[in-house]
Amino acid sequence: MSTLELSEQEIIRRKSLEELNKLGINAYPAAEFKTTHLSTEIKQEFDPAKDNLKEVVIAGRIMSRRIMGKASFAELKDAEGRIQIYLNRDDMCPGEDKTLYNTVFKKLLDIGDIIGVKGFIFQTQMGETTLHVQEMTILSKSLKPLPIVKEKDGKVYDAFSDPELRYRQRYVDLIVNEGVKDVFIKRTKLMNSMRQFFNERGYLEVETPILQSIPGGAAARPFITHHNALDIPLYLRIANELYLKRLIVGGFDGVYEFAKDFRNEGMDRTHNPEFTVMEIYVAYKDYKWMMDFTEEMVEKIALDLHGKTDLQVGDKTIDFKRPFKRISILDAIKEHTGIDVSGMNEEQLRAVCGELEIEIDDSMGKGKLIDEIFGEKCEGNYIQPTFITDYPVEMSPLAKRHRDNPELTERFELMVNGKEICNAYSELNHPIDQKERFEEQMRLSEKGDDEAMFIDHDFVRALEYGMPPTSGMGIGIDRLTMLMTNSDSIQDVLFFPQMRPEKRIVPDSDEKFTELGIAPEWVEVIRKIGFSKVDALKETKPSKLFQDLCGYNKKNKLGLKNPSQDDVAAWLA
RNA sequence: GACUCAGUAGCUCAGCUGGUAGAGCAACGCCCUUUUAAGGCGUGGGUCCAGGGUUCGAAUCCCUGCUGAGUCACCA
Repeated sequence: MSTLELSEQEIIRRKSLEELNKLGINAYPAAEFKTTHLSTEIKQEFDPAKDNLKEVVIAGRIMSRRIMGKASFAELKDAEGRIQIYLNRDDMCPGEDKTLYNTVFKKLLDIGDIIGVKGFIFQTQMGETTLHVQEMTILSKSLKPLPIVKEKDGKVYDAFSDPELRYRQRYVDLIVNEGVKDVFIKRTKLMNSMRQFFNERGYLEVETPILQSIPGGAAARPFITHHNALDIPLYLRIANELYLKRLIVGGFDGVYEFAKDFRNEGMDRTHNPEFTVMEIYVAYKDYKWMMDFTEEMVEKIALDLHGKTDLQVGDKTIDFKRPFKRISILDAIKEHTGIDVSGMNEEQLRAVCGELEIEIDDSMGKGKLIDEIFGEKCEGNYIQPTFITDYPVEMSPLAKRHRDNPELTERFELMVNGKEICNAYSELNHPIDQKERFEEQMRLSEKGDDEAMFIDHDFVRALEYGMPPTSGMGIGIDRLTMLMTNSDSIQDVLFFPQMRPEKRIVPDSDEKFTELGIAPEWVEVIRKIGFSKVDALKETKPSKLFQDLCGYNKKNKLGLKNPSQDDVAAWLA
């Protein structure tokens, strides 16, 4: 590794690592390091009046250092939080040899290094619970400097805030930015809360195929891949709905799955190409039952995560206390536009869209038009949790027709903060109706609606054997997590949101450069001025390269003997 | 896919109508035994995202590209 490519601080840290080696200290020891406490446990258990906690071992990452001659303070961060440690030269090094403190701690350790310490707990004059170090072990040396984030009275200074760096190097984000970890802990708690809710009721967590030969259950552009042995195309699933319903046909009364789904569509604040959905199907229930069930579940999640139901989300307070408001989509449209669209035909709906200045196109049928009106004029108004019910049949090919109106379906979506987070039906179990609805989707697809669905004949066959009346519900885990953690971007609730890959140029070896006749001392300079590849170098003009090399030599006072212009021309020949 | 904004030291950011790059933190050296955004004195550190153009001269102006963010389009 060429040192010219490393920053000054990285070079210094590599030298410190060598120095540790010379002192016989392995900066990456193999042995288990047994700790007795976590930082939070110490803060809870320590009682200055009792003067307890005399033998404590903790491990963590050095986050700050305040060196004051023969004594120092540092902050260690472990999995649970931060705790201050106090290092005193003569306590750490009782004998003549003060190397461990003077050299190892003060000179060779850095912010970011992981150490283990043993000592006793005390309280400083400032009232800070602190571990007084008697023994110190290096557990891992950090070779790259961490961003330094400081904080006083809740105000954060020099936050590590570049979103690109935060998402690409999430590990750094997690180390230095307080609160990031908590979002992800809440995400897991949310899923555990749901699991518990389902398991208590006897529903079975299952796994269904991610690689599917027909990407069914939703309408979206899939990612496509290829299976070599079978020599067939396969798709990453866009939904798991049809597989879960096959299991209901097979005789399970309640099945659920936390599913990673994949859609090959645009990315924005609420869309990532891979995302997580929880879907649950329960036999002998209808969508009204499912509304009660969903309500109870969402309320429980809020309580499990926050101990209360009213949460601050952005500048709004959202209350997840049941019951949630329920309104049919047609009533919602009436409420927000004053227009009653029930019973209207396609032509009349088009006229309404014109009146409301909603953009539409020829491929849209009745259902889609109603959906557009709702999306444009109503959706954003539902801040508090609201069930929107009874969607038109055209936009719900997997939902059962409404018991009172065959134009509508028994379907609901849960709207919170103006966004859909959940979608549920009384599932269509009439095999002939289902087949016809799929065929209708095909016609829409031929009409140009690229959201229409593929037909899954095996699924229809399963329905032909008979599926009990069933209600199903799907809920977007990422979006629910956003609500429950007050995050305004999906990227903040995914550890590793999708990014364009970094370009990594592998530099050519020294030999490839010296083979051209270039003197070894100039190779690093050539790299530094931007040529890591011999091929790129050969493209450049000798005169420009000559000037750049001499200029760099002079500017950086390298003191190298400049090559002649002829030398440079010979290298590139 | 369209538009807008951004990219300067390890991090956060200044840098005016073009004139050889600045601060704080971090780093390095020295001082300091209960500090906490520790403090004091001193020092080093930059292909100013990349490539072209205009100019005597470009971090700065123009064009192209790369990366990211935002808005829209798309999105059961």
